[in-house]
Amino acid sequence: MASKRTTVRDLRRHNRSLLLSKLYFDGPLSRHELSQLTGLSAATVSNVTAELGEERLITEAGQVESDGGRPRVLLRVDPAYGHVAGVDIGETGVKVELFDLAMNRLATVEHPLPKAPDPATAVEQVTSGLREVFASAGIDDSAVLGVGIGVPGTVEQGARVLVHAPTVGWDAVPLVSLLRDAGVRLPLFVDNGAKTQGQAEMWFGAGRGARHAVIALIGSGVGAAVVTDGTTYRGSTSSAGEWGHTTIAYGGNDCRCGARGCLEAYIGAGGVLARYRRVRGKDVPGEDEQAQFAALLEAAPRSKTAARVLDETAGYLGAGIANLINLFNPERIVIGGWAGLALGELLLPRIREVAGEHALRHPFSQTSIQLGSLGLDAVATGAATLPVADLLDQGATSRIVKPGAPDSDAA
Amino acid sequence: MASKRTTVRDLRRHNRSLLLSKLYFDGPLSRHELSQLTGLSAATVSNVTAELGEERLITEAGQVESDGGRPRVLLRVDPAYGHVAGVDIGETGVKVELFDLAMNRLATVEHPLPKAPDPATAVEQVTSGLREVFASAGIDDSAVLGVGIGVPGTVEQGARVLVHAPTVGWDAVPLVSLLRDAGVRLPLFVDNGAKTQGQAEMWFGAGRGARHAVIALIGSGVGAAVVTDGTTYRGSTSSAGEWGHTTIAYGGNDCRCGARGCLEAYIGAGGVLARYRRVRGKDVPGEDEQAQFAALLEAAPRSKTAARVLDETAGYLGAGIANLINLFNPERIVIGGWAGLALGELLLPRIREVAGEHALRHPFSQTSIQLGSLGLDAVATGAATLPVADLLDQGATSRIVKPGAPDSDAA
DNA sequence: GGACTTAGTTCACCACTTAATACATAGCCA
DNA sequence: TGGCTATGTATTAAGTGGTGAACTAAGTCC
Repeated sequence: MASKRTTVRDLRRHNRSLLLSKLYFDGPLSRHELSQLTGLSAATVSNVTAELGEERLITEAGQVESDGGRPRVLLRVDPAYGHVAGVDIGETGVKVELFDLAMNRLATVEHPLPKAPDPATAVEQVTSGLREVFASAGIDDSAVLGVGIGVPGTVEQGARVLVHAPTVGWDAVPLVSLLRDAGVRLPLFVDNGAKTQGQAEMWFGAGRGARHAVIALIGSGVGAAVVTDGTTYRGSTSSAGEWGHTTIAYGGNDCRCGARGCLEAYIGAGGVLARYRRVRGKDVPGEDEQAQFAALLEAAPRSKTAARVLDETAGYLGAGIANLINLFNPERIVIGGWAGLALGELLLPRIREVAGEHALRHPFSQTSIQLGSLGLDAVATGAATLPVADLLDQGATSRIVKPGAPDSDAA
Repeated sequence: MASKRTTVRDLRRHNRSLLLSKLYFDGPLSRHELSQLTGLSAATVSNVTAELGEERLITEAGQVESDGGRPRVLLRVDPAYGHVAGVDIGETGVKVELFDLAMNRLATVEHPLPKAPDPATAVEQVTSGLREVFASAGIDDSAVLGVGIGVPGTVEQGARVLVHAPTVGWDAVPLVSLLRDAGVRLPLFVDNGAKTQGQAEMWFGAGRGARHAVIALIGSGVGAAVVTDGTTYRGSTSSAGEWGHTTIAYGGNDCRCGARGCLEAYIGAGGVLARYRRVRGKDVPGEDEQAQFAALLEAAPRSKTAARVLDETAGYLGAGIANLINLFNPERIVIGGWAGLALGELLLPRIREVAGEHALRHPFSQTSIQLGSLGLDAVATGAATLPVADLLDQGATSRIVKPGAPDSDAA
C-alpha cells in the first residue's frame, strides 16, 4: 500500500534532505563524493549544494588535493547555522542544554524538581532554564532552530501533544500548550526520554551505523527505544517500546505498574534491590537507589548473596534481551541507563550467554549486544537531536518558506 | 536520516502505485473520487489512469449518475490483467492455489509431504502443483504475474533467498535457486507462512483498515506478523515477529526450541495439551493434535480440569498479547491460527481481561483485540498477495520496462 | 431549449533531474 | 613555458512529470 500524499517538489526536498544528512553524518565531503554516495548526478549535487550554501546551511571546509587534477572542495554543515536546545525533564530535575548544529555543547543548566512535580513547576523550570542557557551563550531566540524535550513517560503526538507520565503523576498533560502559554515561541519537539536517549546512542554512541537496533534503558525504570530502518519505532500512538512492562515471569513479582511479573520488577534498579534485600534479610546501605545499587555491585566479589542476585539479574536481563531479538530481529542491542551500564560492565558476557540460550539461533547470530557509550545522561542530547532530525528530514525547507518558525509542534 | 536512493520518475511510479492501490483496495472509484482521495490533481489522475487503461491494468466499471451533472465513470483494477499463484509449504503438505488479480480463487491443488521432507521433494511438489493449477484453469505461464510461497520457517531475503525451517529440518535452503533449477521461470516471492497469513488478514480479513496491527498465529507453533504503517515488519534479516519463543515464564516449561518458558510452550497446541495431560493424569483422546485439542475444548463445560487448563491458557495468552501491545503499540491485535481461533471463540473476553491487566493502560485502551476472519488456511492466499503487493508497490512499472519478467526474486 | 452542475480532458507553464558538454585546476612531460 | 591529461565542478539542453485554468462532455431542472 503506497503511502499517502502526492509528490511535486517533494523531490527537491528529498534530495536536499539526502545531501544534508550525508554531510551531517559523514563529515566533510566533496561534491564528487556526494554524487557517488547518493547516486545523484553531479549537476544536481552542484545545484543543490549551491542553494544550501547560499542559505548558509553548509560551508566549505578546506580542500583536499588529488594526484593531478582540480582539488576537491570539502563541504560540511555549518555548525553556526543555528542552535538547538535539549531538555531532559526527569523524575528529580530538569536539565537544559544548548548545542550548535554540530551538537557541540555550549551551555548547561540544571534545576531540581520536587517529587511528583506538577506540570506548572516543570514548565517554569524549563522556560527559565532555556532563558539561562541562551543568556549564558549570548544567543538570541532567533538563532535557535528548536527545542527538544525528553519526558519520563509516553507522549501522544498529535494536534495536541499529551504527556502521560504515571511515575510523576502526569496524566494527559498538554506540555506544548503549557509552554506556549508560558511564552515559548520556538518550535517544540517532545518525546519520551528513553526514545531521545536512544536516538543519541544511534547518532553518536554505540548505535552508530546500525539501521535496526534496540537501545535498552535500565535505570529505576526500564524502557527501550526500537529503531527500525533508521527511525524510531513509535506504533500507532507512539507509546511503543514499553519493554519494562513486558511479562517475563508470569504470575511473578509485583510491579509498580500494577501488573505482575514485569521485566522491570526484576531488572529495574528497584526490583534488583528488592530481591537483594529479601535474600539478605536486611536493608541495603546507601542513601538512594543509585548508592544502594553501587553497594550491591561492590559487594558482589565477596558476598555470595550479592553475586547470586546479580547472576539472577543477568538471567532475567538476558531473557528480556532475547525477547527483543526474537521480536524485532535487530542487528544491534545497546544496553544503557545507569543501572544497565553498571550491570553490563560486570555481567555482559553472562548476559550474552543467557540471551543466546533464550533467543532463536538465527536472529541471535545476527545481533551484537553491547554497552551504550554515551554515559548516563544522554536524554538531553537526544532531545536536542529532535529539531536537527526535523531539519534534516525536511531538507531545511520549512525554514525558508516561513522564517518565523511558527507552531510546528509534532516531532 | 533520509532514506537512500534518488528520485526522478519515481514520482510517476509513486503516483501510479498510489492510484492503483486505491483502486485495488477501495473498489471501483471515479477519477474525481481518486483525485480527492489521493490529493492528486484531476489532470494527473486523468493522465495516469489513461496510461493504466492503455496497459489494460484498469478498466471502466459502469457509471454512477449524479443529480444534474456528467455521470462519473467508475474505474477498477482489471482482474483479468494477470494471475498470481500462492503456495503454502506446510509441515504436512504443499498447497498451490491460483488466483486472478482480484484474488478470486481459480484453482487449488494439494499434495501431501512426508514428515521432514527434504527440499527436493517439496520443490518437486511445488512445480507439479503449479503446472496442475495452470492447466486446470487453462492458463499460460505468460499470464502469471508471479508466485508467492509461504514456508514454515524464517526466510533470509537477499541475493540468495535462504529458508531456515528447523521444524522440517531445513537449514539455509536456497529455495528460489532450487525452483529455478527445476525450471520455474516466473517471478518468485518467498516469505514466512505466518507473515503471509498475516498479510491475508490485513488485506481481506480482520486486519482491514488498520495501519498498525499484530496478527498472532497460534497453532502447533506460535508466531506473529507485525504490521507497521501498512507494511510487514521484518527487522534486519526478516526473522522478526518470533513471538512464540519469547520468554513469558522465566525458568518455566521446556520448549521445543531448546529454551525454557517460551510462550509457545504454554499456548501452542502442544503446550496446552501437555498441561492438560499432566493435570488429567492420562492421555487425551484423539488421533492428532487438532482432534485432541477439540476434545479439550469440548470437555471444558463439564470438566473442571479442562476448564482450568483453558483458563490458564487464556492467562498466558492474555499476558503474551499484553507484551505485544506494550512493545508494538498496535491499534489492533488479530488472533488467528487453528488453535488461536478455537481458543478465542471460547475465551476472548477472558483473554481481553488478562491482556488489560498486564498491558499499560494507555496503549491497551488504543488497541482492539479480535479474532481472525479468514479461517484456517490463509497462508496460500497471503502468499499469493506477495506478487500483487509488488505490482502495486512498483506501480506496475517493472512489467512495462521488461515484459519478459526476469529474475526478480526478493519480496 | 437554455441555465446550471458536475466530470473529465487539453494545454501552457513551471520545477526537477539527467546527460552531455564546457570550464577550471593541478601535476607531468617535453 | 606550453601543451596534455586526469580530475573535479558548473552550465546547458532535453526530457519528464504535475498543476491550474480553460475547455469539452454529459447530464438535470425549469
